[in-house]
Amino acid sequence: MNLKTSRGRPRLPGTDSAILSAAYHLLEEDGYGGFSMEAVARRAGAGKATLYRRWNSGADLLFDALARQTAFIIPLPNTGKLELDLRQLLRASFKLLNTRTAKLLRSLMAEAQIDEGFKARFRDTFVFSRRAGVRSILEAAVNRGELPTHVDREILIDAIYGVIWYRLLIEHAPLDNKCVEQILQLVVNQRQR
Amino acid sequence: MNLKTSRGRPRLPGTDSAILSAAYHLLEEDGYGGFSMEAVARRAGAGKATLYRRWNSGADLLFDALARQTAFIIPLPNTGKLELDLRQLLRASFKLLNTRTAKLLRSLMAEAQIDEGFKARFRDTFVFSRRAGVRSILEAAVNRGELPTHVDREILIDAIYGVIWYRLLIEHAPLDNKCVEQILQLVVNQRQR
Amino acid sequence: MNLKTSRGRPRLPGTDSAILSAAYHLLEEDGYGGFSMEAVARRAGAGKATLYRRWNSGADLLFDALARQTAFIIPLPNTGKLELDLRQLLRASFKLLNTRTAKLLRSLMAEAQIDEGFKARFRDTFVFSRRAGVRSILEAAVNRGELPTHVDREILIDAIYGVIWYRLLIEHAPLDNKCVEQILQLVVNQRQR
Amino acid sequence: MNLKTSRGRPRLPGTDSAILSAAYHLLEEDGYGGFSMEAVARRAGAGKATLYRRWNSGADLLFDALARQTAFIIPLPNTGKLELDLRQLLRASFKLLNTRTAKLLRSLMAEAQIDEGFKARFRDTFVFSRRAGVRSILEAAVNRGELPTHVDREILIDAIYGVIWYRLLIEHAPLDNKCVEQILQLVVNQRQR
DNA sequence: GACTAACCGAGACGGTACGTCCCGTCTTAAG
DNA sequence: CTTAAGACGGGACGTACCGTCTCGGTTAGTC
Repeated sequence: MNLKTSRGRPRLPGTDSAILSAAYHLLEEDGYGGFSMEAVARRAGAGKATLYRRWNSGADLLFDALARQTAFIIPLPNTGKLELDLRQLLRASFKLLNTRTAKLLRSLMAEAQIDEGFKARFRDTFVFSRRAGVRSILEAAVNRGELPTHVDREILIDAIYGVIWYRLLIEHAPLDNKCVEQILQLVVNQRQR
Repeated sequence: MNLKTSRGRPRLPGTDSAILSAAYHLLEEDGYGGFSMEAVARRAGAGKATLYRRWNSGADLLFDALARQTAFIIPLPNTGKLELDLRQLLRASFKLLNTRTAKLLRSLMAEAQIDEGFKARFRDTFVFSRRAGVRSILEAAVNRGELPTHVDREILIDAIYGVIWYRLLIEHAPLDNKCVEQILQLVVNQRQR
Repeated sequence: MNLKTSRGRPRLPGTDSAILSAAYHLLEEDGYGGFSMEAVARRAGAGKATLYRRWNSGADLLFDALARQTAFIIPLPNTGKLELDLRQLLRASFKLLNTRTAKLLRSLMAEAQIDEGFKARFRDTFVFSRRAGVRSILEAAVNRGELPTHVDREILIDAIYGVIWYRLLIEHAPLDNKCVEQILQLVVNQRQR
Repeated sequence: MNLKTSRGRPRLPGTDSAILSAAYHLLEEDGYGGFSMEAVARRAGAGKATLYRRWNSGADLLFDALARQTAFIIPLPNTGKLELDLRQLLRASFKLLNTRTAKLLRSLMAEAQIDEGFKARFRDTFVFSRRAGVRSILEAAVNRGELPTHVDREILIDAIYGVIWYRLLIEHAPLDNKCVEQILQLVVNQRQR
């Protein structure tokens, strides 16, 4: 019952990969400034038109180049204990953010400030999926009675990711294990009413 | 005894102002994308060389264009009560961040991700001075016994500005009075050990 | 006994026509600049490969698009009088050259200057067949004693078509009835030796 | 009394020359197909913007590249005898048209068919100045009684340049001394009324 | 009063990237 | 074996900025 018949020559399957890889390595090497459609096409050995055929904008390509990094998907822990879940998630996240991936994320955030459409996409997919992960951990904790019901979960999520992005973007302090514990204290230390 | 006398024609005093104003209004109107040295010079009726003579880079000009906005200096409250001080500061800050200034700040953060040197300047002047303000409020609260000594002040500062920047950059939630109270709860609600 | 049976799908008979028609109308509308293999294929609803399968080059297609315009075949007059024959031929020719066909011919001449192979084809078929027509009129006139034997017929043909192409390409003067009479004068007015 | 003050940095004087030379040699080597703004800029070691700053279009550059070839200016003979004047002019012209310049002229004519604005410029400067030269020779001959008054000079000019362009563009016959004499016969052989 | 250093606006300069168009070739599923 | 569709690498289009430079001209302080 395959209604959608593919017409015309199908896109070469390896090309996406080659382009994304070229984009990724350019970012890795020179940061946001090293990224340009021209440079990516040149490096991937592809025509510029091929890039624009497959992505609406450079920002979209940038986004996919990052999203494809499989290491990026962090499994959601479920130990049955708020503190343990959060510690595990944060440690895994920070591990990733101390690699070259940090440069990519900063580039994405910069691009999001320049291109409104891209910001929407970035927010709706990347940001929201990560917020949802933390939210489910917090909700489970509330259900188990570990977290007072009256505590606003959304502001906690904002605080957690706020600290992370703030440190990632400003680079005034590291995202290390000490930081994990500080964030945990912030969350877990919420006084009963 | 000032031996070094300035030789040659002095810089026209009004030119700085005209250029900064042009830069400011371009950012205000079109955001980061509307800003370019060409456009600023054109609008200010100045030569490009004049811009490069007075600022090392576009990023530096961008920074000054913002810093000059006098409204940007928020007076540090000192009511003798943590909650009141923080509420007052946050409300004043959010008021500013709900004007066209928000666009400027996003542009600065984007530029900081592109230009390393600019990030350092942005952090050392803009970011750190604001952190210092909040830090003094928190320290005073600790001295008055309002805040437990064991609570890490730095992570609280990170949380406060983290939430603000995160909401400013992602635009998933507003910076309103409700947000002020949520942040206050986060800070004030720290459980005694 | 036709042993060689054609294998595979036969070419759709209407496709040639649709493509040539598309090419013709594109030239008619936008001149040489509007003509491209992409545009013709798009307009004809045909694949580009079909165009390249049926014509070796865009120039060849261009040529056929014009050649097919049946109105283009001008019947050779034979009144038994040089002046009448030539007048009739020129008037018929000019009538055609004052329609949108003029744009086509200019395009062909432009293409001939860009593509050597096409120039050869254009010359051997289009140009030479028209020269042959005028030559037969002149030869008949010589045989009837209307034109001195010593007059070089080839240079007369060059002069006739030279004037026409020159006016067609430069557009400094019209191809009208006055021009017909001027050319006639040039040819008929050849002094006896 | 120099009212026109030049503002801004003056154009480098040698650049025009370098660009025109690059354009000329590209045409000489590969014909019209070898000419492109990119290629000219690359070869001249100039930025594309410089080309567009100095010429409105590629066609204009093309035109200047040719016009600058000083060999292109053929001195107008004045022997006091129509036949001698015309023979001298045609021989000089044909000498030029049997060099690589022929390729350039074909390119210009092709470009004129593609770009209407360029055709106007080409006609108004190049074509008309050459027509004026021949016209003055013919008028002088009329004044001396060498050419009947009733003979239309304009159609003679059309015939002369018509034959030349026709042979240049179609390449069915050479522009040699025999051709010179044939054209002379055509013009001089005009029967008295 | 002449000199000179630094300023000023304008704008040329080589360069890089933009996003679009077309080239001629190729590869698919369908007929 | 043809068809329409359309992907593909390549390359040119004309525009916008980059940061540097070079003009004619101005405005001060120094000699």
